[in-house]
Amino acid sequence: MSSTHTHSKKSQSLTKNQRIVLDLLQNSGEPLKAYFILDSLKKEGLNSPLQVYRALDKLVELGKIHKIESINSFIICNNSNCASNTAFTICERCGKVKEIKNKYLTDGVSDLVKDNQLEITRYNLEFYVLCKSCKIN
Amino acid sequence: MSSTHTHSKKSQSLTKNQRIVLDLLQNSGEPLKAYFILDSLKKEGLNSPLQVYRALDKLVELGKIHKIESINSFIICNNSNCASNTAFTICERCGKVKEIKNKYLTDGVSDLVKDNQLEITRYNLEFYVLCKSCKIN
DNA sequence: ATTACATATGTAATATTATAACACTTAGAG
DNA sequence: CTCTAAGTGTTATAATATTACATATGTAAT
Ligand SMILES: [Zn+2]
Ligand SMILES: [Zn+2]
Ligand SMILES: [Zn+2]
Ligand SMILES: [Zn+2]
Repeated sequence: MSSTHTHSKKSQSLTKNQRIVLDLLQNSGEPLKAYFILDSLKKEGLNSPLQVYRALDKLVELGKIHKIESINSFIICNNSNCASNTAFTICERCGKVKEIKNKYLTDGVSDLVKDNQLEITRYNLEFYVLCKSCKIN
Repeated sequence: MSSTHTHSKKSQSLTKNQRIVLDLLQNSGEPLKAYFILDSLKKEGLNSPLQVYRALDKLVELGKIHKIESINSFIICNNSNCASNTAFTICERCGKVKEIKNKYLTDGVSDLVKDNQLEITRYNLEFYVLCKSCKIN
């Protein structure tokens, strides 16, 4: 090994708390609430709400997760790069959330914004739907 | 006057609590928080959070006001009929909120939704901007 | 290695936002 | 009038989020 430890990639420089919160959201795939995260990670050493909220804030800032405001929950980012523009479907019946990947839709919205000269820095789109399993029942 | 008292128009059938909450939001024009509304209407006889939340819930249901989830606030509906589809700009610096009236934008989004066969029941669009006064300073 | 700085941590206390439970009242339909 | 749905008033409590402050850690320059 050379003397320069080049493996300290910036993208991997999450702290312990940030890492365990991110891992939980990653493994879950669903939106999780802050206090649920806290309960789930008690055994990993998280003791207070603030530890969770600080990790969540940072991860949102880094674009690795998103907050879904209408349900006070956080979800892993499903796209490679949202540039802090987000779009979700939310089932009105069961609350299930999915990040929208449809590039045509998001590009279309971006175009509309440009056409209207709205000087928007970012957007959050929440589409309410009836999900497949709720439609059946 | 005929014996049928037809002046009990459904659209005016708000209860006292619903009416005073709606009036406050109407007069303000800004997004207000539930507990601010409570404080403001103490003198009108509102004593508990529930009285406010119940009135707000009903007014949202009637489409007369909207909730802006990301700031836990409520604002009077600025349009004649949103059909529960909403779109707002939110200033990232000062938090100022405006309901978007731009029909081209909202219709455009509706078209995108149709084109993508997304079967959406309603949507909420939050566009983050830098408002005029914040841009100057 | 020492310093300086920015960032993160741990902890307790507290603030803010929202709902549950229950007894009672009112308005409108038939 | 009687019945019912909706609304009210009140107390207590749950759920979500932040303030404050002392301590620790990572990074880079000296
Ligand atoms: Zn994303
Ligand atoms: Zn569903
Ligand atoms: Zn509206
Ligand atoms: Zn502003």
